[in-house]
Amino acid sequence: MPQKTENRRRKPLQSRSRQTVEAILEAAAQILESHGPEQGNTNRIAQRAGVSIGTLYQYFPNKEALYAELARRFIDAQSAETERAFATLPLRPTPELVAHFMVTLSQLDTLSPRLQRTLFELPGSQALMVAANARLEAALVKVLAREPDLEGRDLEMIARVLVRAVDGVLRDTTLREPERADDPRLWQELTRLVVGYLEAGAGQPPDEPGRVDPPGG
Amino acid sequence: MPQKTENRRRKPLQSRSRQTVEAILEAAAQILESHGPEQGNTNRIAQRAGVSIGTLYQYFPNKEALYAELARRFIDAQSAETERAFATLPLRPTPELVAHFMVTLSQLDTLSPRLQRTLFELPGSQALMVAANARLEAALVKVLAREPDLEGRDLEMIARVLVRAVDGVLRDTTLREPERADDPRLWQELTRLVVGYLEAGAGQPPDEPGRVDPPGG
DNA sequence: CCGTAATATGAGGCTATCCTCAGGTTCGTC
DNA sequence: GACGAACCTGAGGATAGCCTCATATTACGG
Repeated sequence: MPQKTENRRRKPLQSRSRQTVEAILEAAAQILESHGPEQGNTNRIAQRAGVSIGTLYQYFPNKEALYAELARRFIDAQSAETERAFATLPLRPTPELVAHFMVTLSQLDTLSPRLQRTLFELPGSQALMVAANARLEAALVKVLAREPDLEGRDLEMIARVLVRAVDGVLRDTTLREPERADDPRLWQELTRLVVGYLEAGAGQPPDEPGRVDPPGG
Repeated sequence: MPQKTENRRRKPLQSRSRQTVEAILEAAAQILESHGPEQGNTNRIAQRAGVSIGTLYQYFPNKEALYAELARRFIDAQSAETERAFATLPLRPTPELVAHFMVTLSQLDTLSPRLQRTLFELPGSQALMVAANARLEAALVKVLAREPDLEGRDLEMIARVLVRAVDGVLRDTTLREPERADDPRLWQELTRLVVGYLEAGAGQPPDEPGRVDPPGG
C-alpha cells in the first residue's frame, strides 16, 4: 500500500510556485500522452517538469491527487468546449449542422487520445465522467426540447443514448483506428445515425414502440 | 521493470495440472471482478486458487501472460455468443427482433462488468479487441447484405458505426449506471436508434448525404 | 540588509509485488 | 516397489516506484 499522507498540500501563493504547479501538470500530461500510463511515475514527471521530486510533493499529497487534478481540468475543458458547440446550434439544426457538430466532437476526441484513455481509467475519474456526461446530456436535452417533432418523447433517454452512442463510435475509432478518425464517410454515417434516430417514430407518442420481453430467466 | 522470462511455461499434461491452470484463471477472474485491478497480484491469485505462487509461474511466464490468456478466453466467448445470436436472425429482421438482439447484447455486457473493464485496459488486449470487433463487424456485414434497402451503401462503414454505437451505449451504461441496464426504455431507444439508422436514406445511393468540410485549418 | 515565510532540493527509507530456485510430493508405468 | 517425469511448494532475492525529511535557496516586507 502506498503511504497515505493527509492534506499536506501547500497552496501555491507566489507566481513562481503557480508556474511550478502548471509545469508539473503539463509534464504529467505530456508523459501520459506520449509514453502511456506505465511510464507515468512521479520521479519522471518531476524530472520532465524540471523540478525536484520533493517539490512535486509540496503541492500534491500523492500521485493519485495529481492525476485527479489532471482529469478534472481535462474533463472541464472538454465539457465547456462541447457545451459551447451546443450553444452555437440554431433553433432547428439541419443535417448539415449535425454533421458539423459531429466533426467538432470528433476533433475533441482526437486531441489527446492516450492521455484521455489513461485519465478515464483512473479510479477517481469515474465520478467526474458521470458528472460531465450528466452536464452534456442536460445540455442536449435543452436542444432537443426545441424540436416540435420530439414532443412527448423521453428526452432524457434520447439524450443518454445519443451522447453515448456518438461517444462510443468516436472513442473506439480514435483509440483503435486513429487513421480513420479523419474519414468523412464516418462523419456522414454518424450524422445519418443521429438524424435517422431523431426522425424515427417522430410525432408518435411514447407507447411501446417494439414491445420486448427480457429473454432468459 | 518486471523481470522478463522467456517461454518457461510448462504445458499442463495431466488432468491434475489442467485443473490447476483452470483454478488459477478462475481465481484471477474472481479477484478482478470483485476487487478490481489493484488487488490483482500474483501472490493473491495463487492463494485464492489454492496453489502456491511457484505453481502459478510453472504455467504462466509472467502476470501479463496470465491476464492475456484471461482476456483471450473472455473475448472469444463473447464473440462466439454474439455471432451465435446473429446466426439466429431471420432473413429480414423486424424491429422486434432487433430489440431482442439488443437485450442479448446487453446481457453479455452485464455479465462481468468490472472484469471486462480491467481486461480491456490491458496493454495487450487492444489487438484482441480489434480482432474481435472485426469478426463482429464482418458478421454484421453479412446480415446487412441481405437487406435490399441497403444496396449500394457502404456496409462496412455501417457495421462499424452500428457495432460501436451500440457497444458505447451498453458499456457506458453497465459501467456507470448499472441500475439502468435493465430498463426496457433503454432497449426501446436503442432499437429505435438502430432501426432509424438503417431506414435513414434507405435506397438512395451513397452520394454525399450532407456534405461537410472539416472546420478549423 | 535582515528576518521570516515560501519555495526548492534529492539521497534514500520503505513497501509492494514480481518472480526464482532448490528441494519436496504425486502420478504413471513396468 | 522403483524409477522418472510431472507437478507442487514457499521463503526470499530483486526491483520499481512512492514519498519523506533535513537542509538549502529565494522572495518580500520593513
